[in-house]
Amino acid sequence: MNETKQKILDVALDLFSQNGFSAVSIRDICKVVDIKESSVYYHFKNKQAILDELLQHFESIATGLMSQLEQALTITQKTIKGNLFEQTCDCFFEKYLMDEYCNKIMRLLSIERLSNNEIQKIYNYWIFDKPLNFQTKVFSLLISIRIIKTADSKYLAVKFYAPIYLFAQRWLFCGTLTDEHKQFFRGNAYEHINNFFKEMEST
Amino acid sequence: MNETKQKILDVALDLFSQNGFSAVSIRDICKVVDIKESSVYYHFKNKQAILDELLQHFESIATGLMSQLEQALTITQKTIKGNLFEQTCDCFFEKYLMDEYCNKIMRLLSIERLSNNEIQKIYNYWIFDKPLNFQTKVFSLLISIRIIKTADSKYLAVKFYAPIYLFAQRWLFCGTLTDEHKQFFRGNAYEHINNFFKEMEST
Amino acid sequence: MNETKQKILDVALDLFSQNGFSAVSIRDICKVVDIKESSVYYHFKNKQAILDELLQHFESIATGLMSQLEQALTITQKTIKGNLFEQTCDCFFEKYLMDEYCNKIMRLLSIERLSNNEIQKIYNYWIFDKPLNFQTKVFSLLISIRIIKTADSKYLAVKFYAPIYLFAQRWLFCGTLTDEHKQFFRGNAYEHINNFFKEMEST
Amino acid sequence: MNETKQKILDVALDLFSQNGFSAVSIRDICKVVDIKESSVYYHFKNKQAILDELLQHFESIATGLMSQLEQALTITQKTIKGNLFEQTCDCFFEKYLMDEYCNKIMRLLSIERLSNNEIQKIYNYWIFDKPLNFQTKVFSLLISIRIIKTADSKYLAVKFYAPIYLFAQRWLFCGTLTDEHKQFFRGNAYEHINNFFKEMEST
DNA sequence: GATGAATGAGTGTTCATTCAT
DNA sequence: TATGAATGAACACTCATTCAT
Repeated sequence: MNETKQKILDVALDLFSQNGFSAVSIRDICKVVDIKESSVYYHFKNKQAILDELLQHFESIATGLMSQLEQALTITQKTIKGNLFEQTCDCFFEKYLMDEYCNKIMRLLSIERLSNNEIQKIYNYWIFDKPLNFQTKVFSLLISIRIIKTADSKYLAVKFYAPIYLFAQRWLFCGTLTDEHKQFFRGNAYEHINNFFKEMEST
Repeated sequence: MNETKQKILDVALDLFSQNGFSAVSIRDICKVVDIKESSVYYHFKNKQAILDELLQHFESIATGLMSQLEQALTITQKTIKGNLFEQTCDCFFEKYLMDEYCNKIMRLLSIERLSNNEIQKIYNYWIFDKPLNFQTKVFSLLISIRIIKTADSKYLAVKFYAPIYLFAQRWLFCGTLTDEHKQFFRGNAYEHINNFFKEMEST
Repeated sequence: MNETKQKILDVALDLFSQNGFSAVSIRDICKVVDIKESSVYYHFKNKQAILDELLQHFESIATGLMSQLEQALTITQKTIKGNLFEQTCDCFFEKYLMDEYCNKIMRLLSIERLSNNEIQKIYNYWIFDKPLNFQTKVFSLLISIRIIKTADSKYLAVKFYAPIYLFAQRWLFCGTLTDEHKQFFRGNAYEHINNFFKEMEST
Repeated sequence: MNETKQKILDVALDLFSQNGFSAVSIRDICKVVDIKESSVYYHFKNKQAILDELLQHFESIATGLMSQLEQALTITQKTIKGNLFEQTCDCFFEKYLMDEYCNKIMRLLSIERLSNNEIQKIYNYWIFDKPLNFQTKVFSLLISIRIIKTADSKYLAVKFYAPIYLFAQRWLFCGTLTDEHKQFFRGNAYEHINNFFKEMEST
C-alpha cells in the first residue's frame, strides 16, 4: 500500500483510540503525518472512509486469529486441557487484547459504540459474542471428552471469560496501553485462570 | 431548583449519555429545551459546568446508595446470607445500574473515560473499585461468621461481580436502556447469582 | 446622588480609563460594584449614558478649574510673573493633569478619541485648544504689562506648553497613574519651566 | 506575498487605525476584502497574528528609516546645519509621521497602548524615546562642531521635538489623515523649526 | 500525488438590553 | 431599588470538504 496512506491510517488509529473518532480532526492527523489537509482526500473519500478501512482491517485480522484458535481446537482434541488453555489464552491475550493494533481498535470501539449502532454491533460481536462463543465450544469439547464432568458449557464460558473481560476493561482499555498495565492484566488474568482450574479439578 | 436549569440538566444528560459530551452541542440541548443558546449561560458558566454539575449530583447519589448498602451490612450481620444478597443485589441493580439517572451517567462515563483522565478516575472508582470493594466486605463478613468456609474474599468478589459487570456492559450500557434489555440483564444476572450460591453451598 | 449610581460611575471610569469604553462590559462593572447587570438599567438608560454622565461631570469640573485660572489672571495682573506661573502651573498640574478623576477621564479620551468624533472634539478642546488658549492669554498679559518684550504670544504658548504635553503623555497618560510616574512628570515639567524662564529673562 | 493575505493586512490596518484592534471584527475585515470569515484563518493563525504581522512590518520599516537618518548624520558632519535639518525633518515628516502605512500604525498604537502593555512599549519607543534620542544626537553633533554653542543637547531635543509631537497629535493622529490636516501640520511644524533656528542663531 | 485557497455550516461564548416581579 | 430570566446579535474560531493547479 501507498506509504502516505499507511501513515494516515496509523496516525488516525493512534489518535482515534485516544480521543475517539469525532474528537479527532483531519487537521490533527495531518499535523502528525506532516501533510496538508487536502492531501487526505486523495487517499480517502472522506473522514469516515479512514475509519471504515481501519475497522475492515481489524475484522480481517480478528477473523484470521479466531479461525486459527478454532482450528487449534480440532487439532488438539487429544491434548491435555492444560496445554490447550495455555496456548489459546496466550494467543488471545497477546495477539488480540494486547496487540497494538487490535487494542487500539478496541479502545476506539469502546468510545464510539454508544453513539454508533454500526460500531455497537462490531463491538458486541468481537468483544462479547465471539469470545464467549469460542469459550463455550472449548468447554463443550472438554465435556465431550470427559475431561470435565457434564455441566452447562455456556455458563462455564461466562464464569471463565467475565473476569478476563473485567481485567481487560480495567487495565487494557483505559488510556494508553503501558507495559505496567499489561503486567497488571497478566497477573490478574493468570491468577484467575489458575484458580478456575483448581476448582474445576476439585469437583 | 430553577425549572429551566433542571430541564437543561435533564436534556443534557440524556444527550450526553447517547452521544458523549463533546459530540453534543449547546445548540442541540437548547433545541430540545426550547430556549435560546445564550440563555444557557445564565444558568451555567460554560458547557463544562453542566457536566460538572451532573457528575457531582451522581457522586452524591452513588455515595448515598453505597453507604446505605454498607450500613445494611452491619445491621444484618445475623441475617441469613440469602436475604442479605437478595436485598443488596436488588438495590444495586435497580437503584444503581438500572436507575435512569445513574445509568445515563455511567453510559456517559463509558464514552468519555478514554479521552478524559478525570472521568476515567470516576469511572474506575464507581464501576470497578467501589463495587468490588463492597463485595469483598460482604464475603469477608460471610467468612467471619462462618456461613462460608475460609477463602480469598477478594477473588470471590471478582468471581461474583465480573459476570454482573459483563452482563451490565452487554445489556445496560449499550444504547438507550430499554425494558427488553433490562429483562435480559436480570435474567442473566440472577441466573449467575443462583448458580454462584449453589456452588458455594456444595463446597 | 444615589450611592449605587455613584459606585457605578466610579467603577466605570476606573475600568474605562484602563481599557477603553467598548472593551469594558456592563458585566465587568457589575462584578466590581457587586450588583446584577439588570440593576444598571435602573440608574442609566444604557451603557452610553454612563459615559455621557462621566464626560459631562468632567466638563463641569474642567470648566470650573479653567475659569478659576482665568480669574486668577485678572486679579493678579500686578503680581510678578513668577508667582503667577507658580500658582497656575501647580493648579494645572495637580488639580487637572494629575487629579485622579480628570486624569482617568483624559486617559479614556485618549483611547476613544480616534474612533469617536464626539470625543475627539472634547479631547481637542480640553487638551489642546483650551490650555494653549489660556497660555496665550497669559503671555499676552505679560507682554502687555511689559514684563516680557513684544513677541508672538501664540507661539510662546506652544513653546511653553508642548513639552508639558509631551511629558504628560509620556508619564501621566500611560497605564495607571503611579506616584513614581507623577514624580517623573514633575521633575521634567518644572525643569522645563525653569529653563523657559531663564531664557526669557536673558532676552 | 499572496494577494489575498496582503488585502487582509491592508484592510485590517485601515480599520484598526480608525477603530482600534478589538473594536474591529474579523467580519468587518472580510466584508471589505470580500472573502468569507473562515478564509482569514487560512492565512493567519488568529486575529492577533494579523496585528503582529502589521506591527512587525512597521518596526522593520521604522528601523530602516531611523538607521538611514542616523547614517545621514555621520556622512553630513560637514554640511551646514540648515541642510541637515531640512533633509532629516522632511524625511521624518513625509516618510514617517505622514507616511500612509506608518501613520495608520501609529494611530493604532495610540488607541491600543493604554490597554496593552506590549503596544505601550512599542509606542513609547518609536514615538518618544527613539525620536528624542536621535534629536539629541543631532544637537550633540552640532555642539561638537561648534555650530551651536555649548548647551544641554537633551533639553534642546525636547524643545525641538515637543511642538512637533504636539502638532502631530493635533493634526496627524486624529481621525483619517486628510491633505488638509497634513497642510496644517506642515504649516505649524515648519513655522516652529524656523523660529527655533532664528532663536538659536541669535544666541 | 500533493497542495494552495477557499468556504458553509457549526462551535462555545459574550454582550447590551428588556421586562416582569 | 434590585434582580431573575431571557434573548438576538455578534464574536473568534474550527471543521470537513472541494477544486483548480
